[in-house]
Amino acid sequence: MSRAGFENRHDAVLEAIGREITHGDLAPGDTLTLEHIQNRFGVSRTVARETMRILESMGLVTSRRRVGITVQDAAAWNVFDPRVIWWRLDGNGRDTQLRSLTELRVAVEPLAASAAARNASAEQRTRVVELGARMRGLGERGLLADFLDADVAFHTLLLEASGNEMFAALADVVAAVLRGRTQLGLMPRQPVPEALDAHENVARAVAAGQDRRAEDAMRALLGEVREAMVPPDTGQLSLD
Amino acid sequence: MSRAGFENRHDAVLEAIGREITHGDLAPGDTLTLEHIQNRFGVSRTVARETMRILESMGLVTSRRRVGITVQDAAAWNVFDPRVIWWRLDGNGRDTQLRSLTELRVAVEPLAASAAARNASAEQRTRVVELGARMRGLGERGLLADFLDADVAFHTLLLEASGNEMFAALADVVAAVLRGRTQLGLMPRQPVPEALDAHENVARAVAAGQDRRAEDAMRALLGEVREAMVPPDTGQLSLD
DNA sequence: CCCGATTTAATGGTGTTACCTTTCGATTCA
DNA sequence: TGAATCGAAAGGTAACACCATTAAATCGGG
Repeated sequence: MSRAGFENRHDAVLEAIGREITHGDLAPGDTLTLEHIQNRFGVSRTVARETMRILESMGLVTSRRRVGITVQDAAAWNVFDPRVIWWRLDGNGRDTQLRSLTELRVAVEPLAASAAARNASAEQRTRVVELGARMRGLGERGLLADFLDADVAFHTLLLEASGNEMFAALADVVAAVLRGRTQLGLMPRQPVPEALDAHENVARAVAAGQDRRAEDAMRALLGEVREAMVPPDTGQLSLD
Repeated sequence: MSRAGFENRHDAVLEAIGREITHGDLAPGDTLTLEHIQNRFGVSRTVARETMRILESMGLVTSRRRVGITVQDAAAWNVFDPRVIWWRLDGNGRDTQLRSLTELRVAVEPLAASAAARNASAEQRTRVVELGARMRGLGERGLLADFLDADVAFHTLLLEASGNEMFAALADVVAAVLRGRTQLGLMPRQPVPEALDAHENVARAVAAGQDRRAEDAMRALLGEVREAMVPPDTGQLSLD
């Protein structure tokens, strides 16, 4: 019955302050006190303290005696912490976060595809081909919502099949980027044929265990993102 | 005066339990209770609770009423959390962690070099060339300790100069891999000339702002890690 | 009278204890 | 088999002593 995701008091406070810091509403050097937080959110000192400890462990604040809780500079943040990523993705940090994540995708996904070609299970190999075909079908029929789901599943599968748990840990984030990009209208209304081909190329290479080809195909799929990332003016960038 | 790093009670408990989980001494599904922790470490309930909150925020445990604190499966861990990485790097997880990180380096560093060629400041450009030259001097004279320091500085600089804060956040980890690898005797006693050339190639490309060349040079520098990662038998892999 | 050094006092996190509430697995009983 | 009950353990509140830190106040020497 509680508001989505805010199971306990901590989450509410954490969410609020985490957002404020990552969105820049609280600037580095600003200080809070536990009492401040208690009053503002109507929570006990215990809750305030435990929340601060979590924020501290994410690198968003430091806590010192007599001085209070100090907001840290962005350089100290655990920028790979999923919550930090989410917060930055829907606040002021969105722009740099999207750029960073896209660049990270360009770095990681080709290697993940390569690793998947070596390490994927039999089921994963058949599934990746299925998903490639499914994307073609949905894409050609213009069923964008379903197409997006398949796209997310495709990239998630490869990251997980890579056998590298650090790659796999990026799956949720990549999904968020794909979805967020569509929401923002950065995608063409109908997937371009090249994108469909590219996905099927990757799928075939992975299924066949050809790691080098899978890597190259994924790199082709991600396209010339270097140029695409600078000007978001043309509606034709299809860098999934 | 306190023992390195264990400033407060939390850190001691966190360190101990975090290690036990990431090292596999505590298996997924195992449960603890706060009382258990209080007794074992002689700390108050508050400290036990706050420590658990941090572990929970790292995905290492979940806490449920009536059931206690349950150790999570590795799939739920925040594998990018620096502390999780450190712990895995000096325990049972070392092997998979080193492989994962090396694969991550191969993915990220070429793109970081490319980005650095585009975004580095004037000072950073001159410094990267200096470091390349310094590595040659030290390498040829066989001053391994200093060479390693310069090597770490070189890779750190590029990651930071990339302008991508997620790349920059990996600097400490890359440094740990470089140092750890040397400690483990995985490096040749004298840097091979190819490695020295490779570093200077990267440095020159970055300094000249040639992103494509910097990317390729870094990829060459990292070498054919795919093969090198499988058998650690030959002492000749120089994949920095 | 001014400035640096030393003492003092206020502040706010650290750590502890005690207590009540809520949840939910397990036991019991129909 | 299923429903009512019990109780273990976390969730949450409150009040405390403690102590590191900082800033103000005081003091002393030039």
